[in-house]
Amino acid sequence: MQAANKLKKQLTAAKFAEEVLTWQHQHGRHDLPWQQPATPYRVLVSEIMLQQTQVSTVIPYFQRWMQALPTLEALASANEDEVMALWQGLGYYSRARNLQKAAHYIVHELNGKFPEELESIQKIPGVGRYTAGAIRSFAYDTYGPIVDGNVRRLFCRIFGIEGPPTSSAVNKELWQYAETLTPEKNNRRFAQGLLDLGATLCTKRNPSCQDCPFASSCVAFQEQRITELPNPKAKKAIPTKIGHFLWIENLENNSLRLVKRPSKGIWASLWSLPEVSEKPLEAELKGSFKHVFSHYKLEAKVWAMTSANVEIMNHLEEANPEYQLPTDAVADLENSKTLNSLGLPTPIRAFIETHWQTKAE
DNA sequence: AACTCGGGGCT
DNA sequence: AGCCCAGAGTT
Repeated sequence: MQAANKLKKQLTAAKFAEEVLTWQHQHGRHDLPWQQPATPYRVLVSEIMLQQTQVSTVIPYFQRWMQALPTLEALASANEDEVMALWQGLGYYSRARNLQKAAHYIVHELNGKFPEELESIQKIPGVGRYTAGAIRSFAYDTYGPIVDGNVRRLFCRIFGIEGPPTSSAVNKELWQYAETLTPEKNNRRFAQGLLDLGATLCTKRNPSCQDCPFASSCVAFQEQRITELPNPKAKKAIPTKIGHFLWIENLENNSLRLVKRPSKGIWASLWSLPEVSEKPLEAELKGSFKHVFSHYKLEAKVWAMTSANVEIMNHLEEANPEYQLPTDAVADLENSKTLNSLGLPTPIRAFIETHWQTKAE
């Protein structure tokens, strides 16, 4: 293939793997929490958490998760609110829901037997091509090609791959390189080496090319095009949306109304202040906040509802029938334990904590 | 191929 | 303020 031909001019696949393995042994990361022990469950949880999330952010979440849900069976039988609470603050909450789906799938449909083949691993909910390869490599130490942001940057520079870095053409070429270069042995260390090279040496800015084992053959380094490879992404403007949330206090028992959001869409399956499509008629502004998502900015207004709560909630249910409004959808904020047992979006939680403190004084 | 999913860290 | 991060699922 094209990848193999380009490769031959520079270095063979065997030589490439040998360099990665040697470098990883001497300079790679060996103390990440999910490396010891690298069981399939621990690798699965860590890889899902690490999707689009930095290592330093994941570590405390991973530790807390393993403390609470140490096995696949524990996750499968856990309460969804507990799962979402453990995930709260990590973002991309469908990952948490998929992770529990994955546990259900393996425990109940695969008889608790974690799959071992690349194709069967990729059938796990939330597991794509990258994560399947990572599980093969890290959990079983078997052949499992990986292409993530680190590998993309590393390969685009070493082999001088041009084009939009996430386009299908570049993506296809990157996976061809990965399949060609991945060895049949020492896959755990090889995969870790690729990630470590990208994360600690071949960084986005100011890469340490003087310490790189591939400096002599790296297209980007030899041609001094480090800042041009991979090609920068085309940036797109993101829209701003207005959101309306309700602040409904029950003064009799000092509680605040929360609702569980739908299982699809933004903040799926998390608890939140009730959201409505338009500003309520009789309400005064309790406060506002802004929040930035990947694909839009949210300008949120929180409206205080002071009376006729029953009517308001009936109206809310009619307007948003997809919202669950069970009788337990009330958090008594005199007891912060109740709040901490539920998963709430970060800005919603921050707003509640701020305004509840103010009131208590 | 484009869009939808968060939130934090870093410059 | 902008960009990136051990991506996957949906349309």
